[in-house]
Amino acid sequence: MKKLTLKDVAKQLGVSTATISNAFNRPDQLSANKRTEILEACKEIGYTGPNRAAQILRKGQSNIVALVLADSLDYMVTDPVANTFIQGVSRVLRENQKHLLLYAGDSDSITDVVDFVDGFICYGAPRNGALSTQLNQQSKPVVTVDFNLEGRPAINIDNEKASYEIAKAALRPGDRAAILGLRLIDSPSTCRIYDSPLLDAESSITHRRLDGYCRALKETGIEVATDWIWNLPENAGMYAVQAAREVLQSSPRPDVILCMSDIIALELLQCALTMGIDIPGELRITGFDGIEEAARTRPYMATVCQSSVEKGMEAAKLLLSGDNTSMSLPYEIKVGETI
Amino acid sequence: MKKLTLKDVAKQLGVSTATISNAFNRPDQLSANKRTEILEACKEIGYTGPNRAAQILRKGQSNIVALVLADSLDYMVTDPVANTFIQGVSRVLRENQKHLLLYAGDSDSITDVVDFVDGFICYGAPRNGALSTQLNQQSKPVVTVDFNLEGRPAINIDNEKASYEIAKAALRPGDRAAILGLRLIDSPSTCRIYDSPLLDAESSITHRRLDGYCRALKETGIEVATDWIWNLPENAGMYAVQAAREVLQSSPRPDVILCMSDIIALELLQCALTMGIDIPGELRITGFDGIEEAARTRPYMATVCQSSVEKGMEAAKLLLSGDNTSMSLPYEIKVGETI
DNA sequence: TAAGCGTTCTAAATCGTTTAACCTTTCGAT
DNA sequence: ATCGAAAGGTTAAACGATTTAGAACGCTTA
Repeated sequence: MKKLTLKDVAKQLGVSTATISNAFNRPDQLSANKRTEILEACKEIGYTGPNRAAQILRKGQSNIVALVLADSLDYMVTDPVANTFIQGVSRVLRENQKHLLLYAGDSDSITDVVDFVDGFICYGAPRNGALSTQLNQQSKPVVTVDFNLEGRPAINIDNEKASYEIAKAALRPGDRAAILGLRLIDSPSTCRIYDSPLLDAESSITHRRLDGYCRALKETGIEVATDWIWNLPENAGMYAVQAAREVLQSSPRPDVILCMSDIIALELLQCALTMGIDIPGELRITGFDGIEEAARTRPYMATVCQSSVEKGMEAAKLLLSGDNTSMSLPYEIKVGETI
Repeated sequence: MKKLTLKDVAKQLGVSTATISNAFNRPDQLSANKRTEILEACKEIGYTGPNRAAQILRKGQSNIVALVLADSLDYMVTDPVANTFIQGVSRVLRENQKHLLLYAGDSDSITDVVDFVDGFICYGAPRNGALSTQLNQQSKPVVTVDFNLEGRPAINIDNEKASYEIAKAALRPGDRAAILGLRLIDSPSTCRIYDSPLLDAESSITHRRLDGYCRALKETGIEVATDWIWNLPENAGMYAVQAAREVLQSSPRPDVILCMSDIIALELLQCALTMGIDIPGELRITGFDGIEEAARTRPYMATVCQSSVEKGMEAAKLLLSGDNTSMSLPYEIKVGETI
């Protein structure tokens, strides 16, 4: 009992295959009568419509959009920021009858999907840098988010400005300051950056955040040596714990710690509170992102709020529109109680 | 500048298309020499391998697996249980070079993907019940998780037994008991179930949990009227809040409240604590799932721990193996401090 | 010498559509 | 009476591969 094909149906109904195809795809190519007649006959005999696999080949369009996440899905799916982003993307895709294929940014190559997907949304710099090149060399549309790809439209907030502003709000002249950063250098575990070469410095948003911090520090007359900058390989609690301990146990302890994500900042806050450090009396902390948890702590986190859902929605809309213009989204500085 | 096709390559190298195809797909069909020779020539001229869209049509295989989530992705991606499940699935798929397509369980139908995906993993009963029927009528492999589909392999824990055990641990003779349930009846918002007809009673795991609770209640000599059973349409905090308020404000207040998920139980705990109710002195609470947050509260939650990652991994393995045998996973009763 | 056999490669059918190009018929306008 | 355009179809060539059946070749064996 094989599945019905368009050809079978055409034979049964005594019309050409083109007519059946048109009935499903191009209503203007045949009379309304004929069309409903055909559609009903199809329902009758159990033909649910053209085979999608064949459509993909023939049309060169699959309605599948690949969401390339920075890292392995293992990790990315759990991160609340990535998570809400996915939510936003999926909502818009859904509305447009598109499908969502999750793709890991540490994959070997995109050759196994590039032939059939309709486009890529690239969230964060892929861990495997070669993917960026591949993405840029192929001809399907690409929208980047939280990182940049030469010539492709990007969705971003102004990370440099936001970082500058939150840092400015936290810093006082004469402070000792430390930075807990993210993906600044290539390293498998948490460590200070010292003189390691910076990673991807032009396209990465965390380098923009670093730029913003540095501008604020300079303006306030504060020097930060690279051994006061920590680097986390991923935005996850386990990496943050180690950095938090190290920075809090160093002496003299900093007066301000600028964190490049709320996940990091929250872990640091937790750690500081258990050590009995008074926040913000003895230590000020800033985060980044504005995840829900950051608003629920006592004292609640000073951070930069950006809407991940919106980012996701805009990214998907941009991809589907075929437009090629980048977009800068708004953000909000939330002063909170930690500075 | 069109993309190279296998035919172009064959012409250029002066061999047949079959040989090129074999070089990529069936090494045993040609000599090793010829093969490496061809592969290198391909690399040289920039042919990266057979077009995937064409392969999908011809082979009837795409390496894409659809993960059908119970609800809209919007919500499912955020739920920590679903989340870690996805993680497990993606890990195994990745290892096997398969791709993950996220599919919403409240979609109209699966006809738009069934032609090209290799199989389905179905996580929880799809909100649109018609999907279950469609999934079962088509011929691609299906693995179900946390619900059952006649004749298809399922991955589950013994929900009835686990619920019985956690309830048994919480209940004392003479207790007044309430239940905060999930998807027991068809209702768009939180409400008591009264005499509403049960939904999907045979295939749903929450009904198994209800069975377990009821057995424990009966054994302990406790009666529970249906107006002491709340139903939440989805496992989300916002629905739980309302149920929590209602049940805590009812008088006389129950001595024990059995919750069908940790999300619900945590919201209830939060609510009870703000009302100044002593846990477990004045009120005992049980959860279900064993999410991380449930271990971090004071007092920490009595619950049934199951590994969602493992569930995901097993589901994916089962699907890929083509095996047809269901599987019962282990769980653990964690007594915690709330009973 | 002819048959047998393993190896390597080729030709052609197939997968299930879409769509540009073409063919009739009808009908009002010239 | 003739033309042109519109309406409503049909034909057949793609789309880019996979795969079966069999041809050609070189070699052994009876």
